[in-house]
Amino acid sequence: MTTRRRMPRQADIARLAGVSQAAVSVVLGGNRTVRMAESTRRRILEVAEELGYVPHPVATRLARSRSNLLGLYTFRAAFPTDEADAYHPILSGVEEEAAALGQDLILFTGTGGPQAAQEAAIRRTRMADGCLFFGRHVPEDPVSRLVDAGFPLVYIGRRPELGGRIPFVGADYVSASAQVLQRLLGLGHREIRYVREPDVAPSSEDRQLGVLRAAPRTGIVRLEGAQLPVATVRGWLAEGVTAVVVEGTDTGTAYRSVRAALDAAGLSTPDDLSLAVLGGPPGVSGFEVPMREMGRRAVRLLVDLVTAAKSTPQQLLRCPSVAGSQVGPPRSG
Amino acid sequence: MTTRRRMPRQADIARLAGVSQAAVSVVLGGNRTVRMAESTRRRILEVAEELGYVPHPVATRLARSRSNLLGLYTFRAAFPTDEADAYHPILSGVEEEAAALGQDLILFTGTGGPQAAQEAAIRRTRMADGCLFFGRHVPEDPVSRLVDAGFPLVYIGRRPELGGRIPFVGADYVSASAQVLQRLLGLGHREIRYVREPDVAPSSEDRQLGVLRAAPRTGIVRLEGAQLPVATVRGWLAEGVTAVVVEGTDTGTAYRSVRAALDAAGLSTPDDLSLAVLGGPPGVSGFEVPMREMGRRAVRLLVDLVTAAKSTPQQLLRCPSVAGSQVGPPRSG
DNA sequence: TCAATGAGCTAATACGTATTAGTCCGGTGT
DNA sequence: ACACCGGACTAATACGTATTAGCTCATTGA
Repeated sequence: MTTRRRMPRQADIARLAGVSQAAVSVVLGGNRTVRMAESTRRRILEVAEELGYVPHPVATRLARSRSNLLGLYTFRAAFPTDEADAYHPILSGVEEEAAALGQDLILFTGTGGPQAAQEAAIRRTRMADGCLFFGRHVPEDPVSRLVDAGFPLVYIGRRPELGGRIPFVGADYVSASAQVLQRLLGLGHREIRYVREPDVAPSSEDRQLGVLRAAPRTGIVRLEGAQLPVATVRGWLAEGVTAVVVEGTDTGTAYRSVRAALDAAGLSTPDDLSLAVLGGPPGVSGFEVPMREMGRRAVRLLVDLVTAAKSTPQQLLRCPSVAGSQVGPPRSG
Repeated sequence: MTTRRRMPRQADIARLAGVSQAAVSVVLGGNRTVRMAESTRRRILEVAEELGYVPHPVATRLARSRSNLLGLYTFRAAFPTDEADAYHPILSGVEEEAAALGQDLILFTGTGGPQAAQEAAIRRTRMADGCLFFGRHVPEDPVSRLVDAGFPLVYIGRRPELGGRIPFVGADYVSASAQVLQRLLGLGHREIRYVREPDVAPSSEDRQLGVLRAAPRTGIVRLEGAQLPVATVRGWLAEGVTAVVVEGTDTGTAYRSVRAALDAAGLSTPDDLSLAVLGGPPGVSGFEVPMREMGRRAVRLLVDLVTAAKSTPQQLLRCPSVAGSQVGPPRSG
């Protein structure tokens, strides 16, 4: 094996070209404010080429306080074992936009592990110029530390925590949900139920808010566990319910459990009941979450923050509505 | 917005604790070779805690020449738009093992782009302690530069290029393929065909080698385009062929085209013909490529290289064989 | 002839941490 | 009284690059 040679540095070039290290830095760094004779510039470039010089990214980063490295903190595996990964499109968008903006990505590992490992990973975050966060929770303590220190970070998903100081790119679930309900009302539905997941997260609250804003009389059904009892579905029919709206999440549990219960009750959509999902799989009636676009926008926002340190912006993206085939006029309508 | 405060550094702690920066480094770095009074140590730790000190990873890296950062160079998007990603298990294994070994990952973007962008990304590779490469091609020039400089890198997949100087973790396609053919011979098959993809890559050659080693009389069929003519399949029957072996790749094109042709010819497996895939989707007769394990092993090897700079090791992993249901005794056997 | 100018370059320093070779000091042994 | 030792710490330097202030020298203008 070839002996492990040291990579050449600017000082090596300087020696061979008979100039100072600073001169090398100026020329190779493309610094136009310092004037250099064309001959010197060429000599330096030649020697650099000859030695196969490549700037040491870490040193550059230390000197410049900029590395074109964005962190990615996922609170779980970025490449989960489970093939079907609902968040994949977000990451795909992140990667795409990062490439377009000339940024590389640091994937912090251990973000899905025990508390201590998570916090350690959050600290390492500072290795990058800024960091994308990505998950339902906000570990307030370490994150507020970062925010306080002015470290650029962007959450994917709306984050009201820390007094609204967290920059984020989220989806406008309120409007999108309201729109779905308006459509149902427009079709003549009056007795409607909204089935939501049991846990509390901004995204859940936003949907419910939108639902009630458009149709205040909607009955809220909170799922307990992964199963929806068939009795509940039968009850709906008895109460004259004609449409059901379901919270869509990454796992899609709510949607699946409702579908299962409907099937078990022998009901078909949209004939017996209209069914809409708030942020569901593509093609299903309701609306889609613009995941890919969220990823892209988050990267753009983060780069903005890194370069300009603007005041904390918080963006909500429109969710395109999906007609689908599971929504129709009410039965007795 | 909070004004952007500077993060505290060791010098700040030193001032407040009335010691030198070196003392702070010693205590916080857990350096046990330099003795420190217990009282001093505690004072430093207290001040550090109070200021919320977090070591600056870039500076640490520069000083230590070690950052616990591994590069990941994919020659394509790491999060491809296409949901069905055959390489996903490899990346999953990489992430898992990296987490276990306390390594973060740098995803170099633009690796799927134009030549120039690719080479630039290869250069940036040096930002990490070492780098995983991952793809069918080897851009010899930039890669040999890295190898020559002693930069630790590991390819995923066997790489005979550069005079065998590239460390890699591959799969032992030769043995696995031979084993599949032996099984067929054992069942009584004598007239066998091997359908391979048109391009040349070590992984293709290895399979063919294994096939011919076990059953030298096997006929080689090289796919042209994505379709296998039904006539070819009919021809096999006429020639007394009883088993077909297909090269399995990430895209699975060969397998699908053979299946399509068999279906079109109205043939069923294994009644009319036995069908084995060399590295196919899970459950199909033939063998599986231990993708996840390859990812894990590659990380381990890379970390070994980073820490010890051993001589270039090249590992081949066993491919577990899969019985499946598409292989049986020959029809007239 | 001398100050002013500007081109072309370098010395010095910063970035934040790790490490090595000491220094200083009080105690011990003779 | 002096060498010696070990404990506790620090000064200095390295890591590799970027930046800024300032130096030198030749040319220009009066």
